[in-house]
Amino acid sequence: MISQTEENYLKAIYQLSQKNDTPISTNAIAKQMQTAASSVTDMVKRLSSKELIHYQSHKGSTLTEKGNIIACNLIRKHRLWECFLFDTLNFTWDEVHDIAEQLEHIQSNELIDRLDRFLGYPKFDPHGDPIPDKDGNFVVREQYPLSELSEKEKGTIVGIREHTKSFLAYLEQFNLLLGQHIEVLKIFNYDQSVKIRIGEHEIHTVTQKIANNLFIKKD
Amino acid sequence: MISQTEENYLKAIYQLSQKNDTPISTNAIAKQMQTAASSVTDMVKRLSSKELIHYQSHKGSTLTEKGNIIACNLIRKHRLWECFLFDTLNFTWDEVHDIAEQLEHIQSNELIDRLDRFLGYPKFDPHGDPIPDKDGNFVVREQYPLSELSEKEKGTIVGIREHTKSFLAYLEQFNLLLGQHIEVLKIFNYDQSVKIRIGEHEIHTVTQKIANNLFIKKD
DNA sequence: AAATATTTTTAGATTAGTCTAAAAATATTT
DNA sequence: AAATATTTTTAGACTAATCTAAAAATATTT
Ligand SMILES: [Mn+2]
Ligand SMILES: [Mn+2]
Ligand SMILES: [Mn+2]
Ligand SMILES: [Mn+2]
Repeated sequence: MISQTEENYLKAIYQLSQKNDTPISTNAIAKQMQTAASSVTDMVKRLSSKELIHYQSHKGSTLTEKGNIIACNLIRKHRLWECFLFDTLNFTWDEVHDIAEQLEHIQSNELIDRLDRFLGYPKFDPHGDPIPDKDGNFVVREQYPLSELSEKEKGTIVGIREHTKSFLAYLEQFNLLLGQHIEVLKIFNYDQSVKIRIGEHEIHTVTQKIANNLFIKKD
Repeated sequence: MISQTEENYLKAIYQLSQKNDTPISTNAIAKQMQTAASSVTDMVKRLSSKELIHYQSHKGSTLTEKGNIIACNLIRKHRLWECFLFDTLNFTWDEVHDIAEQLEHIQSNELIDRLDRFLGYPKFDPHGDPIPDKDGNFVVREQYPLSELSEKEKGTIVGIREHTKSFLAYLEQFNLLLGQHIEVLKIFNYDQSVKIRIGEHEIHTVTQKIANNLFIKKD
C-alpha cells in the first residue's frame, strides 16, 4: 500500500516534471512540499525502493511508469473532485483546491468512476486544467496567453497559468472567469498592458503579468 | 489538531457508549478497533490528556463534552456521505459504509453544510440510521423490531439493528429494503419465525433472528 | 481467604515521517 | 587549480501509532 504522504511526494515530482524535463532535485521537492531537504532524501530513498521513482544520489528523481500512473490518477481525482465542489456544491473556484487536496486521497476506483459519470465526464476542471481519463490521456487544446494575441483578436478565456488565491481573487474582481468572451482592443507599447472588452460591455486594462497568465482560445 | 486515528477511537467509544451506559473498558475498545489492548491504553492516555475523554486507570473511558461533539459530528459526516453515495452516485446500501469510513475524515465544515443542503437535509441514512444535525440532535422515531409485532399488524421497514454485509445481502435477496410495506401474516409458535407479506405480492417467512434485527414503523 | 483467571498496564521495540546540525559531494568563483 | 559557495546526504533525535511479552491489578472460583 501507498500512504497519503507518499502520494503527495509523487504528485510533487509529477508537477515539477511538467515544467522541467531533467531529473527533479531534492531541493526542488523540498521547496514544493515545504519540508526539510533531509526529509526528502529519506522519502526518495523509500519511493525508489518501492520502484515508484528512479533516484540516484546527488542526481535527482524521476517517476517510473508505476509512479507516473499513481501521480496521474491523483491529478484525475483532484480535478474531478474540484468539478464536483464547483458544479454540484457551488463552491467558488478559489475554494475548491484545498478541499480537493484531501478528497484526492480517498481510495476507491468505483467512487471515481461513478463521480466521473455523475459529472458527465468533464474534460476540464474549474481552473481550466485538463482532467486525464482512466488511462492518463489529457485533451490538448489550442490556447495562447492573452499577451500573445494581437489587437482586434477575439477569444474565450479557457485557462490560467497561475493558481494563487490572489490571482484568482483578482480575476473574480474583474469578471475574468472561464468561458468569458474577450476582445483585444489595444496593446500599449509602453508597458505591454492590454485593453480588453470582457463579455458584451465591460472594458478593462490588464498588466502584462496578468495577460501572460491568462490562456485564451481564439474564436 | 486531531488525527484520523484519534477520531476513530472517539467514534468507537461513542458507539460502545450507545449500547452501554458504564465506562468503556480498554478491551472493548481494543475489540472494536481491532488493535492490541496495549495500543488502546496508550491512546486513551493521549485522548485523556487532550481532554477528549475521561479515563481512569483500570476503570475505563467515557467521552467528555468536547469528545462527544467530535464523535457526533463524525457520525453526521459518515451518514451524510452515505446518503450521497447512495442517492446521488447510486451505490447499493452494502457498498456505502467502507467508502464513508474514509470520507468522514475530510475536514471542512463548509463542505458538510453544502452537502447537507444538496441532499435536502436528510434525516436518515441508507440504513435507516438517524443523521444528527449540526448541534448533535437526532430525530427519534417510534419503531419496533418485527419480532414484536402481532399477527395482522402492518408497517414499513425503517431500520436495521445489524449492519453486517451478510445481513444486508440477505435483506437485498428478499427485497426487504427500507420503505417496503409489510404485513405480519403468521407467527409460528414453534420457533418464533414470522410469515410476512412484502409489498403487494411477495410472501416470505423469516427466522426470529431476522425478525429481531428489522425495525418496523407501524402504520 | 487463597488460588486462579482475566483484564489492564508497563516495558521495550518497530515503522513512518519529520526535524536540526554536521559532513560530504558538487558547482561556481577567483 | 584552489578557494568558496551551494546542494545533498548522513547522523542522530523526536512523535504518533503500533506491536509482543511480562508485570500488575482486578475479578472469579474454590
Ligand atoms: Mn487544485
Ligand atoms: Mn484545478
Ligand atoms: Mn456506515
Ligand atoms: Mn449507515
